[in-house]
Amino acid sequence: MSNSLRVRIAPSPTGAIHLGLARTALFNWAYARGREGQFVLRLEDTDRARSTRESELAIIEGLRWLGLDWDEGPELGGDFGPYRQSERIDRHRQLVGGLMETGHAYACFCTSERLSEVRERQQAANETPRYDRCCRDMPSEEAQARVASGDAFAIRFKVPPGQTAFQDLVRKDVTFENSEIDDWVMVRQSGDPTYNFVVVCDDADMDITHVLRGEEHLVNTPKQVLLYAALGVDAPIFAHLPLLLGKGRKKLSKRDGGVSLSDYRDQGYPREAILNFLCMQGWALDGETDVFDLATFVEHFDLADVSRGGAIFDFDKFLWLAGEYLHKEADEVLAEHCLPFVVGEGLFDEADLRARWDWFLRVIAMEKERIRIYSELPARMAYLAAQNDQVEYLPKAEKGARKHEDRAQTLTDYLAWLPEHCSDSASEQAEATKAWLVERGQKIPMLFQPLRCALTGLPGGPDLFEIMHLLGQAATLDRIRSGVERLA
RNA sequence: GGCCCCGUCGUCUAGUCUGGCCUAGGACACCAGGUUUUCAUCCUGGCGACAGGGGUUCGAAUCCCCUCGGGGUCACCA
Repeated sequence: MSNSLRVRIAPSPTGAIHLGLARTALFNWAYARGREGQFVLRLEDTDRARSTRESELAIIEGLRWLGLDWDEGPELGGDFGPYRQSERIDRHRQLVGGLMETGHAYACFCTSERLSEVRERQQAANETPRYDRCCRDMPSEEAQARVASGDAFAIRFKVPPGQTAFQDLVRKDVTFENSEIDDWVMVRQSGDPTYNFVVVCDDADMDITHVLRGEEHLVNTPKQVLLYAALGVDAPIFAHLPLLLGKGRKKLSKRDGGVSLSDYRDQGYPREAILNFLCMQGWALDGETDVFDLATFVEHFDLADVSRGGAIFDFDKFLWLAGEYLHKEADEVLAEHCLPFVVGEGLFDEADLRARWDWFLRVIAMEKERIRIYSELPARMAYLAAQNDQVEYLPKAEKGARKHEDRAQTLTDYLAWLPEHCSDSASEQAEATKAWLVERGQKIPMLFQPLRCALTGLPGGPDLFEIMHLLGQAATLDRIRSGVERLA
C-alpha cells in the first residue's frame, strides 16, 4: 500500500470549478486509474477569508458530475485524513516547531510597512524584490525575548545556499539557483500557515507520490522541494501541465468567455464531450483521433506524452465535439437531456411534454442533427409553441418567401387543395404536393419557401411535411391562412 | 526587469527522446463543389506550418549554439 502510486488534487474552495482544475483533476484521476493508484481529494482552505462551504460543496458536486471518483476525501474519509487542510492545523504547528528547532526556519519581526519599503527600494534600484533577510541571523535569545514580549512575528523558511533540482515528468529535470529563492513565509503573523508550507506537509503526510498540477506552480516547486529536504522526506515526482490559454495567449480567464465547468454544463454540453475535450487539453491520443472515451484515455494516458506548450482553448472545436456526442445519443436519452432546456425557456410545461412524449421524440429526431448542445433546441422548436397567427418570421425567412411574386396566390391555392389531399405519410404528402406543383408548372421553391415561412418563420429546417404532421392539420391550415395575409 | 518554462498550418496537434519511411499527417475553423424542398448532416477538393540564423551530419522538424518571440512567476493568495 505504501508503495502504491498516490496522486491528489487540492483545490481551494473559493469559487466554481475552473476548466483548468477540471483538466488537472481528470489527468490525476486517469493517472491513478491507469496505474492502480489512489486518487485523493483534499480541500486547500488555508485562506480563511475566501474559503466557503458553498464552494466546497460545488466543487465536490461538480467533480462527481464529471464522474471522477476519488478514493479518499473530506466527505468520505480515508486512512490519511482529515482531508480539509484547516483541520490539520495541529500537525502543521508541530512541523513548524520542528523546523524552528532544526534551524530550517526563523521568526521574522518585520512589519508589513518595512517590507513594502524594502520592496519599493529594490524595485527602484531595478533589483528583484525579495525579503532582505533582516531577521535571519538574529540571535535566538533576542528573538525569544521579542516573542516573549509579545512582538508579532511571521515564520520564514531559511533557504540554504546551493542549487535545487527536481524531476518533472513533463519537462525533464528543472534546476534553480537557491540564491534566486526568497526566504518565504511559512506562517503568517496571524498564526495561519501559508499554502506553500501546508501543501508540502500534507502531501508528505498523505504519502503523495506524484504531483500533477498546472504550470503556474512550477516556480513554487523549488521552495517546496527544499522544504521536503528540511523535513527529511523524499520529494514526490512532479509533472507540470501546460496552461489553458485564452485568445490573447494568456492564462484562460473570465474575460475569455466561459471558464467554469458549470458554464458548459448549464449550456448543455454533453458530459462525455466535456470530458473528451478536457483530455485534449495538453494531450493527444494519436494525432488522428479526436473522439474517444474515458476508458481509452485511461488506457493510453502517460505523462511523457503531455505537451509542454500552453494551448489556446478552442471554443469552436469544443462546440463541434459537443455535437459529435449529442448526435450519437439515442432519441430517448437526448429528449431527457433537452427537456429541462425546453421547459426552462418557457415553451412547454414538463407535464405537457411528458403527456405527448412520442410527439416530443419526433421533434428530437427531426432537430437532432441541427443542434450541438442541448440549449440549442428551444430556439429551434419555439415555432411549435407559438400562436398560429403570431409565428415569428425571421428576416431571412421572410425575404426568401417574398422573392416569389405569386406567393399569396400559391399559398391560397395550396390551402384550398390541401384538406382534400392529406396523407398520414409525410413522404406521400411530399410527393403529392410536388405533383401538384408540376401540374401547375411551378418550381418547388415557389411554394416551399413561403410555406416554410408561414409554418415556422425560419429560413431552414427539417422536412416541411414532417413539420405539418407535428403541427397537425388545423394548425397547419391556420398558419398558411395567416401567411397569406402576412406575406401579401 | 530577474528567474523558470515553451516555440510545427489561424487554432489544437502527430512526428522530436531512438536523425532518413515527412515533397510534414490528422482535426476544428475557413473557402469551393456534390447530395437535399431549405437549413443541418454527409461526401469530395482547396487554403495553410517546422520562428530566424549558424553549426554537426551523406542527410535535421528531429542533435548543439545563438538570436527573436510567447507565457508563467516574483504576496504574511492559492
